[in-house]
Amino acid sequence: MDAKNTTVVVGMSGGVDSSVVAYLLKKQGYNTIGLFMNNWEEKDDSGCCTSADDYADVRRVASKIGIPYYSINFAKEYQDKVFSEFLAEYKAGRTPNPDVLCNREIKFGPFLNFAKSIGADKIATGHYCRVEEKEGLFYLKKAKDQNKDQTYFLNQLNQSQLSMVMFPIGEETKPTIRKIAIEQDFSTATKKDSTGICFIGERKFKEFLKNYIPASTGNIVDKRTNEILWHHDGVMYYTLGQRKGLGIGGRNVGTGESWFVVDKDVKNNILYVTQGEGSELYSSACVVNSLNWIPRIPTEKTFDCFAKFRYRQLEQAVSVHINDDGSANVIFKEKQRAVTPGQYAVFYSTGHDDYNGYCLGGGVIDKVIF
RNA sequence: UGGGGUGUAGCCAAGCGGUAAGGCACACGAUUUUGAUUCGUGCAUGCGUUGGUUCAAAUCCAGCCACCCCAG
Repeated sequence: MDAKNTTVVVGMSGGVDSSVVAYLLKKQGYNTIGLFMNNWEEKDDSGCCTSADDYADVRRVASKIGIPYYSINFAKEYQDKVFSEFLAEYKAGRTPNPDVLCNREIKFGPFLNFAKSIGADKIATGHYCRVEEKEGLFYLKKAKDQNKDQTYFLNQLNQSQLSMVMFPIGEETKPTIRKIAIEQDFSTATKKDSTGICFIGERKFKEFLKNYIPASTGNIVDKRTNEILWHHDGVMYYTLGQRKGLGIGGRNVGTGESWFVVDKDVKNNILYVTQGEGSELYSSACVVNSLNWIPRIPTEKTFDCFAKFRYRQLEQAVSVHINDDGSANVIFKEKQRAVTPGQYAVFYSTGHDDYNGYCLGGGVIDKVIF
């Protein structure tokens, strides 16, 4: 690819990673354009509009590098394609992952289209992962920095989306990126990594959800004894495996260990818990739908691979069977803790000890089998 | 009313004369582009209350209060 004749639009968030991406591309000679997105127009918990600060950082960094930059607003698309689904899932008692959708529906949707419309040959983002082209197919490869690997969030990307993207920092490690940013004296160099839902940011989660999903008091019940232990303010505010926020204190029976959410009965508004790391927390298989396969549907209906059931979990050995309806049964070699409907099961060709593996795609966990 | 028992942080709970363990909950922080998990730190100048004994009392003694159980 001839860098000089290639226009790359970089999604700049105002963080270190995308700052360095823009810098590296420019340095390599690409015709580089920075594009900032503002997809959430509400103020944060402390009443600050963080996106304004982020855009200020984008301006500073882009100016320093010497590239043009723009800002665009996809708040409506975010609302329609990501946030509404997010709420619908929570209302159904599941635990969605909005950031996976955000990638598929926004960054690799309207953002990509807009980039094309202003002449982009490629887009680039600050994700820690790699894309590899072999025989006309695009593979999503794990990041070299295993600790930061973000392929989990990109499991829903299709071939046409992957064909358009560059991940310039996938071959680097986070410390290296920080070092480059410091050397270049970017205002983002020592900025804390952003967390929380992409574009929405860190929130007191339950309070945030309460703005959209009304509270509904119900009982917290011991799954083993059926005893009512305490009360909750809405089953949808809790997720499986959760410990914090239950408010169940000491009791004169039991082991004195913490209590964890193990089941939710949305219809009857009951939150089931057990004390300690009990077997109720560990499942042996799950059914996954909304599957996307990278680079294409596996030729074998049944195969062994590795999987993560949530971000930052180490890859686990599993056996996958693709059903005729397109869903898949995933059988765990070892029991897994708190596998939760609504989250994504993401497949990998290698375990956690080999970062030269590929993300094979993934789908939404629909049912969990104990 | 008589007899017995118990009163230690929001909840459990050690301590049994020597200057308040621990767990759960909670708060904050670290980690984290979901939600969680995990990790770290904090959390009773005071042990129902009032007196007494003692160099020293949550611990011993007495009165009072509250709650529980058994009798009536």
